[in-house]
This record gives sequence, C-alpha cells and structure tokens, in this order.
Amino acid sequence: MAGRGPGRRATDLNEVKRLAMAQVAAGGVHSLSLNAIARDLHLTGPALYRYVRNRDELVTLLLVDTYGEFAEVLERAAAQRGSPEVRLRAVGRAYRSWALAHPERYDLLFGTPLPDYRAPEDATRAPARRALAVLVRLWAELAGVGEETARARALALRGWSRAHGLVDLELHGHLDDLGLDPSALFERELRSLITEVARRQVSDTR
Amino acid sequence: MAGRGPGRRATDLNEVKRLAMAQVAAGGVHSLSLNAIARDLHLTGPALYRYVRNRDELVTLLLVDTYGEFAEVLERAAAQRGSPEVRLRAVGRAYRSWALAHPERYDLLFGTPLPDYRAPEDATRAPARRALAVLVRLWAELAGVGEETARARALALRGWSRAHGLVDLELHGHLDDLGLDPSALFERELRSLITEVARRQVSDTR
DNA sequence: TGTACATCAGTGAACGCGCGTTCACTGATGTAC
DNA sequence: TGTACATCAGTGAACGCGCGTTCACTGATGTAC
Repeated sequence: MAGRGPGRRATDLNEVKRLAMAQVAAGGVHSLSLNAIARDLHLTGPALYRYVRNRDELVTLLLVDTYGEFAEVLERAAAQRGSPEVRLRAVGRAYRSWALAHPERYDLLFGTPLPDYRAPEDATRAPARRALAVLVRLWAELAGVGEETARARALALRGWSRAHGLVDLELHGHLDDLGLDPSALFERELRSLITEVARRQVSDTR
Repeated sequence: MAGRGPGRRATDLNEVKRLAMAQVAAGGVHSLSLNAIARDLHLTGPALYRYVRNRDELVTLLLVDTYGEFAEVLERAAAQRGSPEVRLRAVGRAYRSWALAHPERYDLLFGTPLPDYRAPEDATRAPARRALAVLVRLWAELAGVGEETARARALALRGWSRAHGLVDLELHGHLDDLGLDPSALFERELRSLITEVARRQVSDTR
C-alpha cells in the first residue's frame, strides 16, 4: 500500500475527479473551480497541481471519463439479446435515462462548451466515437447495410439527433408546462424512425 | 431631441443591449460582463446601473429580445404562400439558417443556462411560446386538426426537437469529420416527419 | 538497529486578474423666475 | 436676458469575492548504508 516513493499522497486522482464531477453535478461545468475542489479535499488550492497540470487538463479528464461512462451505458443496452429493433429501443431508453439521471454530465458532453476551453481532439475524439459506434452498428444491422456505409452513419446520426433534441429540450425545461408527456414523445420518436427504416427496408427488398 | 430632464444620457438602453449581444456573439453568454460592456461604451462600470438594475435583468432583456427575433424569423418563413408542407420546410430551413448565423444567440435560448441565473418565467415565457406557436399552427394545418389539440402540440414539438437535435449537434461540432453533410441530413429529417404525418393523414381519411 | 540522506505532497504567501455592486460626489445641463 | 436652482448621468474609490497559477518552503516519510 501507500504509493511508491516517500511522502505518500493524501488522496488520489480518482478522488479529485470524483469531487470534480460532484461539483459539475451540483452546478454545471461552468462553475467548476480548482480551489473549490481542493477545499472539498481539505487541501489548499496549489496542492491540486500535484494531480493535474491545470484546470483544462482536469476538464479534459472529466470529458473523457464521462464519454466513456456514457458509451458504456449504451453498449450495455445494445448488448442484450433481441432483434435490432428491440435493442435500438433499449439503447434509446438508456440514452434518455442516463441523461435525465445526470443532466449536468450530459451538458458537459453536449452542452455549451466552456469559454476559453478547447478540447484536445485526440483525447476526446475516440471516446466520443465509441458512443456513436453503438448506434452505427445497430442501424447498420437494422437497415441491412454495412457498418462502414454512409447510410449506416447517416441513420445513426439521425437517431442520435432525435434523441438529443428531445432530451436536451427536456433537460433544459423547454417541455415544461406544455401538457405533454416527454417520455411518451420520446417513445413515439423512437418508434417512428425504426418503422420508417424497416418500411424502407421492406420496399427495398421487395 | 436629447432625453427629457437635465443631464442627458451619453447612450441608451438599446446601445447597451446591442453591445451586450455583440459580446454574447463573441464569447457566449457565459463570458458576458457588465464591466466589459461599460468599457465598450467608454463608460465606467457603475454607469450601467443607470440603464439596468443588475446583470440578471440585462440577461433577461437579451433573452426576451432574442426569443422575439427568433420567433419573427420563423413567422416570416411561415407567412409565405404555399401548402403547409412548403411552409413547414421554409420554417425548418429558416430555423437552421438562423441558428447557424447566430450560434451564440441560439445557445442563449436553448443552451446551458447561466449558473445562478433564473429566468423570470413571466417575462420569457410569452416570447418563447410565440416561436413554438408558429410550429403548432402549421402542424395543425398539415395534420388537419385544431391548433389547440394535443396532437398539434405534440407534432410541433417533435418537429422542433428534430430541428433542435440536429442543429445543436452541428453547432457544437459533433457532426464534424463524420463525412456527413449536415444540410442534407437536415433536409432528410424535415421530409421524413412531413411525409410521415401526411401518410398518416391519408390513412386516417381513407 | 540506527543514522544520514533524498524524496516530494502539501503549505502559505503572493501575483494579477476580473467580477458585480454600493456610495458619495461632480459637473454639465435644463428650467423657473 | 440673467441668475438661482434642481436634476441626474456618469465618475472614482472602495468592498468583498473568487479565480488560476507560481514559488520557495516544510516536514513527514521511505531508503541506503
């Protein structure tokens, strides 16, 4: 136990990230602060620089982790048995559930970026693609086309954008007091794209 | 000329809002600052309090104005002659064009809200509804139902959410480097919902 | 087993910055007589 | 036409706050002999 070398650390990077995420969950990325995290750890501000090069690096770590977590949720939903239709529905529901359960995390991924922060593409691109890949695979299967085809990517993106549109509006309160049931709307959108593709599929193979 | 009472103002509220919007356009709402606006006006910070009660009131003014501007754009697109299909397409395109032309404005309306800012519902609700009303009217017409029906509202919302989903992803760069044409995707989504509704329409009246 | 030494996580002070907001004031202007 | 007065937009100083980041340091710890 107790890290190599003398003067072992009072905490570790995971704990830093955990508290950082808790702070994001509480007030959004836009109110994230190194000093506040240090306080949560019962440390002084500068101590954090033993764990992280600067604020931007921490934000990037959070982004990568969160993309990973999100992708994993989708992958798990996609992994169950059943027809592509069934699995697509499961993925859609998992998408919305996760977003509703972690609205600020969702915002971290897809919301307004931090001013003066540029995500290093090489670090965030891969995990971001991983989430999209789940959709591409399923849609390719459903539409009966290869995963590498433009059609599969386009379908995946349409599915993604529909989920995002509805969920994002719901998250930000734009569906409040309209007398509509967001969950029912979401289900209808889900069904709509699936049957649309299935129908096209039928007429294609006829 | 020159405002009533002695000691006329060096500028006016509209100029304040104009520069505030310019700042939003440059760096997003999350980097809006009263002091910076004052500087742009060649005034000192406290002078702004002659025009605006505090930062939050200014943000609310920007929100209301922007909702209004956005609604007007949609209304203009909806006002042209043609079938509901044609007008819906025009509204959809106007939606996307405006968002792409004013990404930070779009974010102001639909993006991550400012931490510690709560929009006063009574002020922002009306102009927000005005934009939605354009869609409700058109969808009601296309689906052949009353504007006050749940079906009209639900359709309008599905249309809105699809537009929002795609546009929001595009705006935040999530469609970059996927080898897809956002504009083509948008057109396909537009067509898809319209024909879906039209088809249902046909089968309903058959 | 004991002692000298190297490591290094965390501290405390400081820097420079910007923010929103308050307050007493000043001075240019318009108004009333 | 001239003078006393009231108005009030904008100033300058200040308050309290928080931020990210640097720097020289300290002291507890592990390691080597």
